[in-house]
Amino acid sequence: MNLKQLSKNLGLSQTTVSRALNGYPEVSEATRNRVRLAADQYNYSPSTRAKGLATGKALAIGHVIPLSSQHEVVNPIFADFIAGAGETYARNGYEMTLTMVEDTQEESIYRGMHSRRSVDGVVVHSPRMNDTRIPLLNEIGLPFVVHGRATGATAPYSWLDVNNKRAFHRAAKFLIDLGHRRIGLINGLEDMDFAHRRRTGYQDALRENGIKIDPTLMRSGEMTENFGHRYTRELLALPNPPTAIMTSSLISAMGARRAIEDAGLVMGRDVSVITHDDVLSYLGNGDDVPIYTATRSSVREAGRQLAEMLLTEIESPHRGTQNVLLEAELMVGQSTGPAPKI
Amino acid sequence: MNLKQLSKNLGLSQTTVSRALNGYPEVSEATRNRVRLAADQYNYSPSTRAKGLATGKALAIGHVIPLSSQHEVVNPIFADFIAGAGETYARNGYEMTLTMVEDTQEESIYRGMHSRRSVDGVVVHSPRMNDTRIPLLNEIGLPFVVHGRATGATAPYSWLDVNNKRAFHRAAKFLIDLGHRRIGLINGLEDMDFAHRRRTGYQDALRENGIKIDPTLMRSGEMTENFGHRYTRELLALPNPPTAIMTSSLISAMGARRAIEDAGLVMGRDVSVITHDDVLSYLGNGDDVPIYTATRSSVREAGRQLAEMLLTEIESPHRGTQNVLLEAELMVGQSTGPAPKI
DNA sequence: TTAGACGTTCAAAGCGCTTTCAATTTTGAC
DNA sequence: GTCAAAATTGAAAGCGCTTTGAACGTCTAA
Repeated sequence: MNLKQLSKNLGLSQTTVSRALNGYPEVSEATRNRVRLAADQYNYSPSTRAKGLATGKALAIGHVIPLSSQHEVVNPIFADFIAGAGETYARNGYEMTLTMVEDTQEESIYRGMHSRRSVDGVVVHSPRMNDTRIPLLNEIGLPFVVHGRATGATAPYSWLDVNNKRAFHRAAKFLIDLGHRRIGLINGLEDMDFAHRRRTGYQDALRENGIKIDPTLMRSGEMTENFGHRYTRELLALPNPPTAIMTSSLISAMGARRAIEDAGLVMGRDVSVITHDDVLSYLGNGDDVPIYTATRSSVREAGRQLAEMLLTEIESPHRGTQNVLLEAELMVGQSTGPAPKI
Repeated sequence: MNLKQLSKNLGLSQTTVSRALNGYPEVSEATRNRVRLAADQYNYSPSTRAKGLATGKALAIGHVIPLSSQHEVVNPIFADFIAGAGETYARNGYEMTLTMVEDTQEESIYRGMHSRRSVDGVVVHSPRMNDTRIPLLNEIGLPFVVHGRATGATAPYSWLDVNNKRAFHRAAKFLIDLGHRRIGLINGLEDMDFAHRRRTGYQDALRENGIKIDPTLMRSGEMTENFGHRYTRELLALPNPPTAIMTSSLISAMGARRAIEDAGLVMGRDVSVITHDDVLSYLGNGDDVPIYTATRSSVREAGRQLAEMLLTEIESPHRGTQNVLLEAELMVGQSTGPAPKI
């Protein structure tokens, strides 16, 4: 069923039917109802493609997910983020198109999206330090919002980020207050912007408390269980091992815990652990009392909000950039305790 | 830049330019090269919408991800599956559109996709017992393939599945051979088809070996860490607790391990664990020696293959249905050992 | 020389919608 | 009952592409 047939069935012009369905005021309520009824009955809904052609909008948002070419790891937070964003799109009649792409060829993907006008805007995931995508998108004039920030970007742009620096500052301070002096950091990849900020927060807290920063206690890699395990094992094998470890995700924290137990130690007693918790739906941090002490911020909620920001960006382009900085909660769980006496 | 402008610049008709770019034979090589060069230079690529309108194809595949309305859990395997499928689509010039939807309103989503012709086909995720989506899609004539199978479906349809029944049969047999007699099962939700098949495999193995099936040893729920933990704790608290536990995902297995250790027991010595491992990129099962003994099958590879099946389905609709049954490997890790003597 | 064949190009219609501008009907004030 | 204004409807153009059917040269064979 298409507009033409529907309007013929109703004995109306395509114009009127189109207007009736799109809520234009110059249609009498009587005919509007008649049209709506018929549309329902014949299960008519307009072709997105034709509508897009006619209006010049795609009614679609692009998400380009970078697959780090070396590791082929899909960022585990992405599913929940997308779920959040998807809710917003559904509510507003937008579709979401997803592209998984090796980080080496992102540029051509964005250019393509723009020149074939297949999306009205994009969400930039996993921004890196001095991310090239931001100037690129500004240049080609494709509306975008960034999940995170990119240190080094000069022009203004819209972003939503967690206050990673403060979160890790607070977490480190929390450990220091418990008497810990040797604190390890198992971070995301160093060129990721969030990892940089977290490290800064961590280092600031140490410095402010007169603790010398020891590069041997810092590791960075993909946020997988295996990396968490491997790095923790390495840290615990040091001549002067840390009494506490901070990790960048619940998943690597699980790896850390495994390594701690492999070493015959007890998490929360011998080695404290604080992690960042993205509140992934399939990876709760304990039922009642949190297992891990964690800096906590829902990535799903971030998805919802960021999608909303993008839609307003698209619908009123001259509003200027929007910036949202979410504060992470610091939830105390069972993985932290006072530094063991020597 | 659009076709009209490009062809004007070249002093050619839209027809010729279109044909040149789409590889039609009736264009001389000289002009084809000239056109290609210009298209490159002006960074021209055709509007998907217009192309879709003109050809009647959407060049897009829909993935509808059900969010169980009770739990709001995003299936953790979905990110890796999508990554696999995405590779196939990218290679073939298709886009992927994603819809997250409460499982109660899936039907209207599929109908909508079809009537507005926004996709050429869909992938059905997480099929349930007697899944209603299969007859629905057959009825409306939207090409589809299923990731998994749906017991109870009468008409033929294309699917790709892991041999869940045999995998769990083998795993259970493996435990029985190690002397285990009380084996717990922590399964996915019971109305999921894969969970049903796994339970059947498990029960068959027990029965064939003269072990009575004990419903108190069987649990099912979302495949989260918390459920794995809770159910394992319940099982271990039974008057006559199991000496081995089978779980449906690495994530719930991690929960199981936590519960085992909370109880002061050692996994692999006091309680054996076998899990299914979907080979998620962010959740490796150990580096060298697997942590968990596991039935193993890459969901990313499944995504790649299933997408390919769908594309052939779309491009040659009258080929009949395709069915692929993948066998899971049984990888022996450190989480299993002989049943403890009483 | 001419007709047919071939290789190459083009004009125009059409895909399903929106939207401008014009036409028609209804309403309300006189 | 009349007429302008308001309300309602419609014809047609246009969005950017593909594709049909026709046209134009150029060759080849008779």
